[in-house]
Amino acid sequence: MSDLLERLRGRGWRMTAQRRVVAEVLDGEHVHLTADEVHARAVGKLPEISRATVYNTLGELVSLGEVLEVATDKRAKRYDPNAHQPHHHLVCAQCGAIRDVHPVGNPLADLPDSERFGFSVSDVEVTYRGTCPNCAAA
Amino acid sequence: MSDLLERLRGRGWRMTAQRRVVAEVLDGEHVHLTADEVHARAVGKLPEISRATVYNTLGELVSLGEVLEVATDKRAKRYDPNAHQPHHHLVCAQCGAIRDVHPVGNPLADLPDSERFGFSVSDVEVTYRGTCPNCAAA
DNA sequence: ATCCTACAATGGACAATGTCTAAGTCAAGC
DNA sequence: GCTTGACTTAGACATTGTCCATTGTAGGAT
Repeated sequence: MSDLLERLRGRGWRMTAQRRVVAEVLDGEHVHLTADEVHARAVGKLPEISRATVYNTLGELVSLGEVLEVATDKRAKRYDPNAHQPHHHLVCAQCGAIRDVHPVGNPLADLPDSERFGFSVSDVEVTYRGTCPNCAAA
Repeated sequence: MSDLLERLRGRGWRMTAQRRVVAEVLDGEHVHLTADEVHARAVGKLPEISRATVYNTLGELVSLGEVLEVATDKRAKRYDPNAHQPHHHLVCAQCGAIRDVHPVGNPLADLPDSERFGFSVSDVEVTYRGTCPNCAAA
């Protein structure tokens, strides 16, 4: 995590309390938070931090490739701090819980040229959906 | 089209002008429209249709499995009328254009039991990202 | 053909999420 | 310790989606 702060400083980031707090929140829990959840936790550490700043900072982290945006199906985007190890997601259709998963094989290779329509394909995101043990029990 | 309307009637749907219009809009263009885009086109055919009705109808079509919700990464969900042939999506990161694609292989089989965490996995959605020919040219 | 009634549509308020701006603040280099 | 431009703030605004009370109507019953 100081890793993260180091990398950011190296990229010319001005280090402010707000940015540090956002980075800490993301790094602290390896869950997938929405922007407003990040904001709520950030307020816990730095009460006067504003929502706009959290949104801005998250956007910057995403452009820098330090954090991934995940669009599962909920309304809000979620932010995934685990950006440096490729992985995919398993989502509970009922409660929305998200787990990181690592399927075997390379889905990118499964898309033949004839199905690429002239796109240069750079990335693939796989979302498995199902029911988690908790919801299945209920 | 009439296929769709037939199926819906068979399922006990009450056939109203509004529902017919929404079905027509979805069936008419095999693109992936947002709810508000569907509404806009529906208004063209039936000016007094309300936004709530379009949202309701889309929700019903989704529960019936006639239409798929697609969460690519834009803010709004998109609706995919091509629900009866399994397929995935190729999205242009710049302009947001979406194409249906058919990768080879079965990604569901690529998720080993050890990576399922007790979930019963029922579905998988694959989103390829890249740059479309138009945006690459620009 | 007309009536009934449950189901559907309406519109407008509300909620959730995200974006923008103008003005104030501060980190970091000098 | 200054200065400066990047950063933050608060809140207005925009977009997307949901809810509810009221009104309308499709389709079966008569």
